[in-house]
Amino acid sequence: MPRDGSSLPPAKRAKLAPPPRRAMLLAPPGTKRPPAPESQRRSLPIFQARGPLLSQLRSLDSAVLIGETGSGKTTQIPQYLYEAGIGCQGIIAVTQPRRVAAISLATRVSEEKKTELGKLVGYTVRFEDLSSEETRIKFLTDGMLLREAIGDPLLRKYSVIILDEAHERTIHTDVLFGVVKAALRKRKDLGKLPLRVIIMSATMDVDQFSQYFNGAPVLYLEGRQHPIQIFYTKQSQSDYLHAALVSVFQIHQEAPSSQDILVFLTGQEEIEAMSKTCRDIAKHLPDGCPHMLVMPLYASLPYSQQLRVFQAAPTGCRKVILSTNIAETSVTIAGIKYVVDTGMVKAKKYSPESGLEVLAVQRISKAQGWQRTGRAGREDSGICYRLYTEEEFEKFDKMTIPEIQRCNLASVMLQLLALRIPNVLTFDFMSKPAPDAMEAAIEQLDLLGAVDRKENQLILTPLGRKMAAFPLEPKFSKTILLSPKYHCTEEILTIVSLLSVDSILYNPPSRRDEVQAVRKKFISSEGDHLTLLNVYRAFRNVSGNKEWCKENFVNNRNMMLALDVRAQLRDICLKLSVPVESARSETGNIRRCLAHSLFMNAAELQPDGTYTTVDSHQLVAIHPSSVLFHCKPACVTYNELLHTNKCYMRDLCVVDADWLYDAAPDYFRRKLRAAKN
DNA sequence: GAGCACTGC
Repeated sequence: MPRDGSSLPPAKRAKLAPPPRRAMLLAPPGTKRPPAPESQRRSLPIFQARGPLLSQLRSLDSAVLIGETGSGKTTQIPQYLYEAGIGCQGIIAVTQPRRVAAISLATRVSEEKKTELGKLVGYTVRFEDLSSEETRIKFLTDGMLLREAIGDPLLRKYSVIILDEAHERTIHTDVLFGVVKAALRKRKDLGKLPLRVIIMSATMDVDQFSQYFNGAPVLYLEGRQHPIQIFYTKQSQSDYLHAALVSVFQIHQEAPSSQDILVFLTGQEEIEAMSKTCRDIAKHLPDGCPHMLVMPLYASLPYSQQLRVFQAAPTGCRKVILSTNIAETSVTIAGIKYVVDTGMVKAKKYSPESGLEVLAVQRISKAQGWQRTGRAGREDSGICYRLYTEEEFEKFDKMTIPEIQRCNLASVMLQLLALRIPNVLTFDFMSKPAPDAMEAAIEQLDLLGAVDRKENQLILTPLGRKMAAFPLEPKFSKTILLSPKYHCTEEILTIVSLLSVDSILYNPPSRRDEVQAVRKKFISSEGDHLTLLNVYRAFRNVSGNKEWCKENFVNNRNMMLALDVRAQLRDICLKLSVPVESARSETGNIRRCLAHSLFMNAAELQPDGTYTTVDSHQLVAIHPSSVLFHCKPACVTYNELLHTNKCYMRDLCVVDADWLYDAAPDYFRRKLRAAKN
């Protein structure tokens, strides 16, 4: 990917910028939300609609509510319902795709109600439950409500369920659509406390929601909106990075320095390279040009550096924020006047032929384009440069493909089975996943011993039911549940926790030699799983702190998260009466146990020194980040395959071929037969 | 001898 750009003087580059073409868009207003007393609540645009809205909602059991961010719908509707006594026999639930949103909304609404957070108004997210018997308005993550549904598919404690940010189509929200729809019908049939469902969305593409909920009426809310000018390029851009650079410096030379720029790029590496180029160019700008403060923004950036984007730049200095799609939804930055949209995003793609997931740079959808554009007009009118032509934009997909159609469904299928859905393959999804993908997931659950077929019906085995209790991929729940047999539950809990957060190993490329020297003491010849275990044990032995993490190139943030996860998994073990023992130095037992969950991810060394997978005889290689990179064990298991230049195995464990066979004799007998034919 | 976007239970 070409990313030069420092060689030409910016003045010349600016002339390359495409002549703009105009279009108009109405955008949502700002995010500044000071604690609002009653008068401020009344000044929200939604207040005008309160009466008609309530009289409609009173008579409906489901409704779709469309309103831009900033219309106040998420904070006000639950209060209106509560104040009007709608749904007063139960709890009003409001789901959010993100934890921070659930927490901050609950905080805000409890302030508006002048009550202590966790009383009348509360929230429930993973690791944190600030709700009580008194709670009547509860904000939760969509994943959390789904988890509650496993315990009670009718969601009986809720009288109203509001699924907010429905347009984002997270996998959890998509499953909830079906769960909530079924609960609504069943509660009606059984004559129980009626359930009301409200779908809230920002897009205008509402037919799908309305149709799915049996023609639920659609209510529209106005927002406070600022106009945004949109400029498309005149010609198609083959090099979006170059085009972005040109646009940034053109804006920089023309616009007042108080107006900040937000650029959407695809990933960490690209953003870091572009940051450097921008800083280099900015050093050599002519006199009289404002200063430029270039700030990268992506999720793996340490929080302290992420926070910098919220600080105002000094007078005479412009902020240029180079961001991934984290700034589309998760992070909202005040004061952005210009958005530069490359039209590209890095996202997971599922290729049905190979059945594999690939992370690739690709075109955004129209909906994503509008979302990015909207980031320019949150407080005042704004300007958006789209680095593609209007004709190209017209060819973008209308919506981003819902997550549920793009990923492995093993966890989803296990959850649906735990919800006692009669036939999971015909579950009433709003957007059905490919039948192949669903069957592959069932096949995986079958291999793990989680499902059984009874009179042509799929049901969970007792093992499968226990597996569903863990917030994990099924293969990892299985290892935990099997670990008592090998007396290594403590160790398996640690390994699974470390694997279910982003890497705890910090590898700054510029300090590679130092990293290698320090890491030596943790390395296990048995593979990456046991190496991770060694790091964790060392951390615990010295009652690890931030300092220790820094010295040992361990990511403190991720380590802390892993500790939370571990505590949660341990709790679940205790509730399920799983005995928690330590294998101490018996690492062979740990690897045997891991083999029971990773047997379908096994590879064998070939006579020519390459590896092929046992499952599909695909050529694979050991990823250079593995501690086994320079080794050639005869047989390994791996956590995942990573498709880049080659097909790499990541997170490897040395195993005996016999152990694999013991873990799934039927599976390997089938493989053997297939090989013979 | 390579390189992981973003969430969430």
